[in-house]
Amino acid sequence: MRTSQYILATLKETPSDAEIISHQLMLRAGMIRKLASGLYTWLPSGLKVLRNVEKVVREEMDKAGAIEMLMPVIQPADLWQESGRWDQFGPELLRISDRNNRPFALGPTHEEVITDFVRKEINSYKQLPITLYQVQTKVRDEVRPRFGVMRAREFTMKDAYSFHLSEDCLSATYERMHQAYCNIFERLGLDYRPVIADTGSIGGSVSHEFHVLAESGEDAIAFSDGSDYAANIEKAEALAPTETRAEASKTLNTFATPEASTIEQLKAKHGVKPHRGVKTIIVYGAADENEQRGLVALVVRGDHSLNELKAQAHELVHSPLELAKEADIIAAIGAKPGSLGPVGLNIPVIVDHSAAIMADFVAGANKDGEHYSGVNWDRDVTDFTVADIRNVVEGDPSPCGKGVLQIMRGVEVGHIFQLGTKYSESMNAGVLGENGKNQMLTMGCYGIGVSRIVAAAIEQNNDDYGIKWPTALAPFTLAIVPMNMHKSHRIPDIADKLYNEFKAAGIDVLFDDRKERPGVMFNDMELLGVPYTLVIGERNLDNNQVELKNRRTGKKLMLDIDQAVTEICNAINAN
RNA sequence: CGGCGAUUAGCGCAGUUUGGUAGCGCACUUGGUUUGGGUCCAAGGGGUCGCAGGUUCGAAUCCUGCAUCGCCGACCA
Repeated sequence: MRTSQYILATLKETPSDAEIISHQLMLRAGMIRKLASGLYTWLPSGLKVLRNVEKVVREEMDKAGAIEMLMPVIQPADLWQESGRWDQFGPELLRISDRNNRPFALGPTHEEVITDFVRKEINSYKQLPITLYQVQTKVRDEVRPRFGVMRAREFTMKDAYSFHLSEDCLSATYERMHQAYCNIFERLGLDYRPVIADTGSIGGSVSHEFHVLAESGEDAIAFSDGSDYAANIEKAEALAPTETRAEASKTLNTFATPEASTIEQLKAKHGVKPHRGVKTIIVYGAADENEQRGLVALVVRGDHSLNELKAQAHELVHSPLELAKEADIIAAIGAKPGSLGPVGLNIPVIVDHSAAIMADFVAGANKDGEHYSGVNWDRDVTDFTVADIRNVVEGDPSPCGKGVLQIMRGVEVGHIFQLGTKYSESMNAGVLGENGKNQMLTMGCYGIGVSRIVAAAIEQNNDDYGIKWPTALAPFTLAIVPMNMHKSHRIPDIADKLYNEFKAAGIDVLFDDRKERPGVMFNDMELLGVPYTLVIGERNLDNNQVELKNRRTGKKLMLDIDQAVTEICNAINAN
């Protein structure tokens, strides 16, 4: 490609609404432009990167035995009603009507459509197992789109679905897909981790997420420094402490805390160390037989944080977790949030393991502007249950028994699930088994955020000059940058000749034939992240040489013109 | 959904306090100049100042409403 016949669209200045580095660089490098919040146009070089991701994904999916197909974005509402998700999914499901006022959804995922397809087309156990996939546009009306294509309302996803007659068969395919995902992220040159994950709204039992490690990641992941254990923090178990509770040595006393309603303020104004106090969070309890929801108190150590998933999994707690409204708290307890504690409550109290071994601690007195010191379990609070309801913190022992936990941030780029029969049962998808009887299908599903990978890769590969693409992702492999070509008679011929030879050799080459000064061209090629740049200038031409620059290493190499194409092709293919 | 902020040329911004015919830099066009890391000079093109209403002789500027975009929060009491 010649830049004079291309849309490079690079920007010197960073558009003001781009917050994270990948978003800024994608705009500056001319990869994307925003159409509206969460909606992006992919420019030619952005699209090339997107296609590179798709190519690797397709190759590994095919290798894993999956078969590609394509389903519609627009999906009839009745399928979603059948699975129950028309009501469950909430406003993230973008709903539309056709001219006859029939309701449709713009697909955020395709479990319903694929299950409907399979129940119609797959009739016999002899056709199983089968794994089908597509690379397709998904629509999710995100509450808050942000970070460019990282969390967009319309995005490209690879989604695969597998169908089986047994859990064992599903597990085998699940493992195969797990391996295929590792291959994909490996080939894309990303620093990633598979982690144990929650199944969320998709449903099912076993699940793993694949995270690209990056500071800007929206998820926290915990992993052991002594084993392979890794989990999304929302799923990481906090082991019950081995130490026992100390004896009570202080009496229960109140002290005035008019200006302190948070752990931080207690520390700043009263010198209470966070790990010597507890925080008490009031949520709604599970509904009783009359659909009435009472209140439940959750107690964690002051320096710990509540884990929503763990809390709502508790039988006494309403799921999904919902904080009690202030008015309800005042009505039941007589104090506002900020002065709450477990002493003397007439609602169920669930205490985290770590809080349950504390002695002589500080807690709210359930009276505005007052706290207790010297609180002790059993003596001051008699009725409570103990459970794991907190998020793990760095240094906690790993649940696997080996090593301690480290915590890092990650961008979720893949998620695989063992769904079981959730969709096949609600949508009645079965096949005729060996025994001649109908048998329910067991399902797995496997997603990769294709467009998100592009942004995640930039988060991991950039410097002050711009993007440093891993070879598999680069929009062009090689840039030809001639020095002052328009003033020379030798350079145009040589540049042209090399350009054609690289093209013939199958190298994706970008020939910068603009009438620009060298600095402009260097800057653009570096911003765009082209892995190799071939510099052709009068200076080296006198020695019959050209210069090759490596974007990632910064190294420069002088090559004889006659051998340049061969040597560069070798270098590129060796990578 | 709550709080905060923004909206002026393709991009980045000033002008709004104190109302008086709309500016700067980059980009773009033309000519010249320069040429191995975002040259310099000159001349140009491009804006219903987010939208609607109001106040006023006169509104980018003041008032009201709306829209869009962004940030923070929406569990840590």
